[in-house]
Amino acid sequence: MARTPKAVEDRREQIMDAALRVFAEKGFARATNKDIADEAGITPGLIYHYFPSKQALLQAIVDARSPARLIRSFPVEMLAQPPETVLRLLAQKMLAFAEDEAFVRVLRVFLSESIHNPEISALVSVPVQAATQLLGDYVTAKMESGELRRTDPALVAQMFFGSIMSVVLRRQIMRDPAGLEFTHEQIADNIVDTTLRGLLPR
Amino acid sequence: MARTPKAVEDRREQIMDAALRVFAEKGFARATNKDIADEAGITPGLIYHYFPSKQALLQAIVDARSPARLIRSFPVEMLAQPPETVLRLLAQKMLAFAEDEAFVRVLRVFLSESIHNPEISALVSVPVQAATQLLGDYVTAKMESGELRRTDPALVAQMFFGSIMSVVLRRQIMRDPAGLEFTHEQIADNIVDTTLRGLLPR
Amino acid sequence: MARTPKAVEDRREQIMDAALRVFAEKGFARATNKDIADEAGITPGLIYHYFPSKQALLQAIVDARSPARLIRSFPVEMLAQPPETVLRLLAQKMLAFAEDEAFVRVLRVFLSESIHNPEISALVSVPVQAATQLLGDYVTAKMESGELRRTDPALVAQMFFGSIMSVVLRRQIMRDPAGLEFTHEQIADNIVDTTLRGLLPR
Amino acid sequence: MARTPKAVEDRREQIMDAALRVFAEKGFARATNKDIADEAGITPGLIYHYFPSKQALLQAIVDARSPARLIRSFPVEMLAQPPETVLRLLAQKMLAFAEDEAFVRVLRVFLSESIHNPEISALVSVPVQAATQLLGDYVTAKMESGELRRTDPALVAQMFFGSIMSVVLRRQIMRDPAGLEFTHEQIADNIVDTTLRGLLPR
DNA sequence: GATGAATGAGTATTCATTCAT
DNA sequence: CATGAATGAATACTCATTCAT
Repeated sequence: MARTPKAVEDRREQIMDAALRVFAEKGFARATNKDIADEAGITPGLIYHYFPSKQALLQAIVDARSPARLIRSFPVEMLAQPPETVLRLLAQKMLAFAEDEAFVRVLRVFLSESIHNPEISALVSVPVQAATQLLGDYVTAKMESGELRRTDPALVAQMFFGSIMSVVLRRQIMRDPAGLEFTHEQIADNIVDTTLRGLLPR
Repeated sequence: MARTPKAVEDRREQIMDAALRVFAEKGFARATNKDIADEAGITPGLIYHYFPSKQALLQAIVDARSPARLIRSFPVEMLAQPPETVLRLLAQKMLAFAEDEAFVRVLRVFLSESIHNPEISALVSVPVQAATQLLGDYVTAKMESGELRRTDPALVAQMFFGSIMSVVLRRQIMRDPAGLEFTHEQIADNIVDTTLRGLLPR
Repeated sequence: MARTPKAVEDRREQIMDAALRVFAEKGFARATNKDIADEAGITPGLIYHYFPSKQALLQAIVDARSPARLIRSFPVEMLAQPPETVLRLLAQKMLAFAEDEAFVRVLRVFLSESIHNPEISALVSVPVQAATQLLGDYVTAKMESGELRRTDPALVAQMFFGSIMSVVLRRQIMRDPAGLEFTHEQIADNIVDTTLRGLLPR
Repeated sequence: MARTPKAVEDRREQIMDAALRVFAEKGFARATNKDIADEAGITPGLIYHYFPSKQALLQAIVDARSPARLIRSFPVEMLAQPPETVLRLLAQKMLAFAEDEAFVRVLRVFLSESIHNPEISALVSVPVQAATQLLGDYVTAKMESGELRRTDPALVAQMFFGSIMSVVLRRQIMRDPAGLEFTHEQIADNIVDTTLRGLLPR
């Protein structure tokens, strides 16, 4: 009865992957089940063996591909390092992630659907808030130890992540050629540099 | 809302306004001509007296409501002022604009459609690039006069605008409650403060 | 805005008539919207201008063609007549109605859908109960005046109508050829005769 | 319910039983093979090892569960008894049968499908005609012996069975609560009583 | 025998677009 | 100008049936 759960899971993944690609390219509403089936190399009817509806397929993708994994993969032990190290690593990691095609697809679908679906935007908020909280806590600790000057840590964290995300947005979503002039290195350097100058005492 | 208009241009505007509202709420693909007609207080058939197709209606909105006007409305004479004044004014103006419902609607439609339509994303890029260019030039001038330390002015401008736009995105598009904790004043202060510390010599 | 409510009503009626014919022939579940549209001489899409769904179309038919009208058309003043006159008239009226194609169609749809849809069977019960009640009251009055012997009037009424309905069922629904041997006259005579012998004193 | 059957015949019966239950509840067209398989505790594919199609499964049920058995089970020797005994026994046997859930299921499927399928209605006619014939012959004999007055025996038989069937219909198919007020005893008494008064001389 | 994944032929429903009025 | 009935081309979804395992 549960003889090949592996195969079933594979097929589910295959459909979700195909759907994610199609959704990212055409948008959820414009993507037809035929598009998805073609992309997955199956027939449209089969989608309904694995998902009760097109909407449920989107939801499954959203749940499975939630950026929540991103924050979970963050090495907490790194927080023992000095600000410069932490910020530079964060900036580089995030930018590297943004260059990953798979992530860009997820971002496009999430962003596009978030605009018209609060349920999905709520799902995105969670990891964003978690990341902001984490950096905010780190900054607070460093302020208390005197390594950084006192300002609002939440605002600092929001600006730091916002700067990075705006770069990703401009490059990957808006496809703004002007945003592509610089390397990850240069961008990370500038963001970290500016943030640090804003935070270091004196 | 359904007052009898006096001129053709009025009726066109009325339809575009209604369509913008509907597109912002439901997305272009999900919005039906009936939705638009209801919102405009007319019947679906009438849309076709003013626009050849639904797609053309979107295009007309995109052309007419392009944020390009934004940058044109910028008071160039202000560039004679010192960096602190210029940056603070820019930050406050932009944030104020972002809080405007009308702008948020335009942003939603542009962002949502940009993701799947390069033509539209290209249209957004123009004012973004112009703004970045303008600020970049200003910063360059101030670097040459020695008022600001030498770094890459384009990166500085991108980070400055990116920080502001990421706030708008988080508050108005993602509806992240954590993004709403702060006032425009506080946010502008933080962004300007950090940017200036990153730019001022010593 | 309400310029041609007559035309709209006509088209609605036309669709309901066509649907009733198709439902009676193939059954609701087996009838396709294309069948209905073809029968009505329109395209399937147009059905949805007048009814929100196929189910709603059935409901509209059921509501509009409810046999409730039958009982309402009963001439109450007739109840002043003696039992023989009343029963014979009732039997003949009902049998005549049953021979009407339009009624048979309604009966088929109601019966067929009643089996699997309590909402519809409830709708049928109302006029059946009303008719039974009416005849029961009449019989009760006659029993009290001594014209008829005392028995349970409700049972008598149920048996009288049941006899008639079973004939209709056998002839029109089950298409039993043996049921067609007799004329309405003969059937009515037999039912009235038997009922009266069961009711008259001595 | 899903015990491992010992023989092919058992499995066939099991599927037919399950299908009958599902057909009676949802109707043939609305019932899916999955519904039937679930009810039978098997998988949809297995149905096709025992029946070539869904339609054939219905046909098999109709053939196997035909009410023809009913009339065959009638004790012919009973016809030696006087009219009152015979009619009362017939009425009580039939009403008892009608109260049986299994029979109601068969009735629902037959009735529902008869409406749109002459083949099935023909199958129902056979036992109905046989029963009518049997009773008609009995009444004829009694008329000739002078125990009953002369009328049309076929009409009498039809009315007698029709009265009983209309009760079953009202109670079990139309679910009319007003039909449930009386006991089998009362109903049988009334039908037999009225029929006898219609038949006895004087 | 038995499973259930897979197919393909529908079928209800939606909706941009047209056009007679 | 304005209406809204009407069309037709999609499109999501269903389900009887098949078949490799």
